[in-house]
Amino acid sequence: MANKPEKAELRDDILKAALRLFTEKGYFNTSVADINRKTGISTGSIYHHFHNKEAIAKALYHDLIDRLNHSIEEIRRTHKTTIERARAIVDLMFTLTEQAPEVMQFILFSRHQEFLSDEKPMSSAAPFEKLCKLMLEGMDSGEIRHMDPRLASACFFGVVIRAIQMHLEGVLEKPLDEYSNEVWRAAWRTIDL
Amino acid sequence: MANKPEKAELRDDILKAALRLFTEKGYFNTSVADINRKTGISTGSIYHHFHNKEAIAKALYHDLIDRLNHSIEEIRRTHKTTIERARAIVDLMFTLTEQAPEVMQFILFSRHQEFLSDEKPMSSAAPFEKLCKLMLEGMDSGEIRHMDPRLASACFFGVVIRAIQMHLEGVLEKPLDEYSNEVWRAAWRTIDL
DNA sequence: GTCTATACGCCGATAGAC
DNA sequence: GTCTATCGGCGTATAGAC
Repeated sequence: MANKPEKAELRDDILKAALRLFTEKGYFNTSVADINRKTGISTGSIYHHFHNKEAIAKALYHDLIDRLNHSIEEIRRTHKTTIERARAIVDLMFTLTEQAPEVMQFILFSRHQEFLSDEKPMSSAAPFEKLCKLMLEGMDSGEIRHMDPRLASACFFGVVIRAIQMHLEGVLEKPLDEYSNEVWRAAWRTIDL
Repeated sequence: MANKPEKAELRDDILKAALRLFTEKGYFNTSVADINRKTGISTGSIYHHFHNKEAIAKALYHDLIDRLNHSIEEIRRTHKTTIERARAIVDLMFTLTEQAPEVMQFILFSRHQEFLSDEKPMSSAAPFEKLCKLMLEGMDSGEIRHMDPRLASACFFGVVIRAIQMHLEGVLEKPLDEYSNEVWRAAWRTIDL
């Protein structure tokens, strides 16, 4: 059995450490020396795997966006009604927040445009486009209220994302699942008929 | 008539320029030299008015938070029911976003904790505490659903803030007022009985 | 591919004349 | 109080041995 994963081991270690540092201290407060200290990988080696510091953040960003994208795709495939899909996406986001808070932190709350040159705002990234489409379909099938799909998306996910943010900031102290039902209910109401 | 405002003219110029630069490029992409270029005020003079670069951001942050705080106070004073207050706050935020987008950008969407040492997360800052209190009162008076007041706040303002964010990012292209009614409606539904 | 050592520019901050 | 000139250090990035 081939041992494929070994190949890019260092690269992954770098990305993993960078993610933690970027979310803990922020991109600009994290030096390549920090990544070196955290991983034990020398700066020279780090720069062998990535052209520069920005490239690390870029790789991270696109990897995580892609993963999120696929998850949404999968939900779309396995759920047929808008209400089921929406509920599944909320569950996904909550679960991800519990299991990998740095991932959500980085995707949702870091200001990518400040350190990634020529990157579009998150709200026009692929996963968000997909979410808008789901909203549009829900309107066409008469499941949700008719409105600008991007506004619908803003309303629905505004609730969810803000709850996640306040949880990560320590303001909503209980485990996230305990808020799940109420958040879901509130979010759905924003787009319900 | 004394000409009081003249006294702190430079200080204000510095703050105004810093606000624009911080929101346009981000705190870390803004050097004191940038502020110098934008204002014509020398670095020496800038450092005469502020101990360091962080102090500029700090002053800015507290000034703007205070202003927001007073506006909310005023709304609380002049409106008696929760629904009126909530509506007035949405209007305030939308108006502010149109008239001074940098202010909202800086208050709502910059990551203060990355450049202000020992600063609490925004969600526990004074204005947000006030908003939670309003929610609590609304529950006591039976105007809105009973739930954790911070969760209520997250739901209601999640909708509003996300709409503002998407507008500032250029995704919701029309003037903000045109979304006002729908956003209000969606936000209120999250906490309505 | 990984390391150590180092170059070098930028930026925050200060000194000191006016 | 405002300016010009300058310093010190940090952090990105490279050179080059292994």
